[in-house]
Amino acid sequence: MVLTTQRKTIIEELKKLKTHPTADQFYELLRKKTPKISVASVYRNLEVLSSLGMIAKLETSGARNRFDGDTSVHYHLKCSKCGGFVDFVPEGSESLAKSLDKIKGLNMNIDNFNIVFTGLCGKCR
Amino acid sequence: MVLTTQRKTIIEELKKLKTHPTADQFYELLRKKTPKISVASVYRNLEVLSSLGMIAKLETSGARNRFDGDTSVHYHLKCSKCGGFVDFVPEGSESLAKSLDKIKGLNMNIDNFNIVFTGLCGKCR
DNA sequence: CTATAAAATAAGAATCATTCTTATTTTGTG
DNA sequence: CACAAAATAAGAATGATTCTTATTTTATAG
Repeated sequence: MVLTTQRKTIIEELKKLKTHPTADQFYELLRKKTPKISVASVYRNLEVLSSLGMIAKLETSGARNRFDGDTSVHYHLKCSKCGGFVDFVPEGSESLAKSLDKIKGLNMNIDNFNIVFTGLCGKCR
Repeated sequence: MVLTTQRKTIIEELKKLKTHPTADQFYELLRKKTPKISVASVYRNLEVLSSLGMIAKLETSGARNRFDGDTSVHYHLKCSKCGGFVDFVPEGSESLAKSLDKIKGLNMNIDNFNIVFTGLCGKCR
């Protein structure tokens, strides 16, 4: 994997965002800054970079993958009203984090986990 | 919502499965038994039935929704090798269940949660 | 600093899943 | 049975993602 200028840009721009864009949303954003970028490159590079753990892929949105520059463990809330997808730290999540650590410790074969809560986001509440 | 013969068949056939098919996989399976069924009806009815809680929709499975006749709370494992998607009870999950109950109790606005582990399934291990 | 091979990219065509449209059929109810 | 509402079949339309191919960029050896 070559860390090309384009790939650096992708990582950089994704890390600036607090949202979790789908590949095509991110493409629309990127092309404003680098108009020559092709949609295929965005899809390809988001896959490449996430498979190497350099960005996070959220396989949790129903129909479409979303990408996140924040690779630390955190949870997401999918709003049942507006469909938005936001970072989310639920009340009481300390024990959840512990449980997940424990499970990871006990199970040799678990690489990762993905949790999405569904409910009302701040705006819709 | 009218519980038509077709919808009864859909629920019945889905409950027979231990897999968690995507809508189109399930359509392929169904049409073997009821060849006249249309793909749009399968998509529509899986949505209708899951929105009423009669079947489960797994919105955590990667790019595509999967459907599950088992509506009880349980977790899933996505195999990082073969891509399979199976029911999964991780070691140490008692504390996870408690944490999730606690979070649900504390947070008025959470309707649901969806957890998918990634790792090796039994066959690939 | 070239030459070369490998990797990455742009452009847009192709594919594939999902949704939409419309005419027809089924269902529930008087 | 007659009617209205709901559901369905069929396939067209849409929209996201992947594929193909020619070109460009990158890394490396000489």
